Amino acid sequence: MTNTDGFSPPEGRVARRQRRNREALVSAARDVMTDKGVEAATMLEIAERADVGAGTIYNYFKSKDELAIAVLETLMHELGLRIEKVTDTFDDPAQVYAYGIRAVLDTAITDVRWTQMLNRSEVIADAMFRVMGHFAIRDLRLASQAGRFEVSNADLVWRLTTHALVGAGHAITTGKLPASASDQIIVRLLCMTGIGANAAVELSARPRPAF
Amino acid sequence: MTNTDGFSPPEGRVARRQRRNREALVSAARDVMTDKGVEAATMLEIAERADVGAGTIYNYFKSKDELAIAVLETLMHELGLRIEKVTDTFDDPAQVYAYGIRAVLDTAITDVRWTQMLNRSEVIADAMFRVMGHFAIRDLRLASQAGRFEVSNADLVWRLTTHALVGAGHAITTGKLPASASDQIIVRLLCMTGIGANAAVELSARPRPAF
DNA sequence: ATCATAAATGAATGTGCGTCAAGTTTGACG
DNA sequence: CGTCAAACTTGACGCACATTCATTTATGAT
Repeated sequence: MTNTDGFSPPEGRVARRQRRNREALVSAARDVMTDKGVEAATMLEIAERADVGAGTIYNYFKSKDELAIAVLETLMHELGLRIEKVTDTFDDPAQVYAYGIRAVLDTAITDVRWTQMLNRSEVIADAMFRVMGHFAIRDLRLASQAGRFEVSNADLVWRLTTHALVGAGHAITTGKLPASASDQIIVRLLCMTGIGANAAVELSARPRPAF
Repeated sequence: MTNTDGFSPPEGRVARRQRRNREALVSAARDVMTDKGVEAATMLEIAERADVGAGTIYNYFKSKDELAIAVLETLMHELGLRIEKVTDTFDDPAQVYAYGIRAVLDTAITDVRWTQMLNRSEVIADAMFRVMGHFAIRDLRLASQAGRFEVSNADLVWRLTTHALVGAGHAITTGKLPASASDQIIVRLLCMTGIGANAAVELSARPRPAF
């Protein structure tokens, strides 16, 4: 990709700088936002950390909100990839899904980079729906085809699950739910797949590799 | 409650004016917020409509957020009472719960007073948890005791349900889900009670009195 | 070297929440 | 009644911050 000859560059300096700037901005925004929360992060501080002028951000993102969404998407994407790597070898597709939502919940309440972002639930849930849905909806479908789940509308189930998941994460980090409720939360979210309470308990209780 | 004799008032004028002010403020805030949304409602406009000075609001509410929560609580409370009135005569406690969550979803996507408030999901879900939980958690327990649901931790199930419900309402009003998904949403939320997909479908499909 | 265009800049703008010093009302007590 | 302290009200003001925009700078085709 790099282009060091000074000749007829197929990717010009503008494009290169633009990519650098966009990435630097998302990275800087992630640092500041995960550190102090989305609200408390100011555009000026983000700009300074990315080493650009305050106005430059608006060449890349229409608003602070849009920048925050870009940050969320990187977090989601990374988490999705990590989960996929671990669940790659699982045999039971239902277990893949179960492992996934547990990993999301655990990360949301444990990882410093997530806990600060849990306000503005609807935005986060939407990012989670889009980015991690790539994996989750596929898993829901596979498990249904295998007769493990009873899901006719995987989109819908995943949509509801993201909202409940983000809400639960927020409730735990704000002390409205004890962290020890995680197990039961996973069970109830699995219930949304239509497998009934007993099967959900069994599924969530299976031993699982470390994350 | 009124006290027209000039004698030893057990509720002095201060208390009376204070109550009037608090109520007028919540009422004014509800008007403005349901009209333009929480964000777009300014404290100044609310103060003007309530016929008090701008600073007076802060004698009654620590912040705009706290005022918005008070507004939400009145909406929730009213809806809870309306639902209870309709479901009073139902025999099956599971049906009471099913009717309730359906009424909430319908109201959230239909009633002008609600649609504007659906941002800030975590705040709304929390208000719903507290205010309407009074009814919902009781119904979940009753239905479980009657062997209709399999819920050991009614608080938790209701907490998850509020988040999913608010998220679903928001998704519908923003066009991310079609309004026709309501039926399936209710089915999946009922699944969280552990009754399995088939029973949930049956429960949600029962004929129900108008709301 | 020249020029048109795209991008970067950061000072200035607007907005609106929350504060506060000054003024007003209340009701207990002489 | 008159006095007074406490409680309440008020609205102009401070301030923080997202966003804008006139100006400057970088780019690359000619």
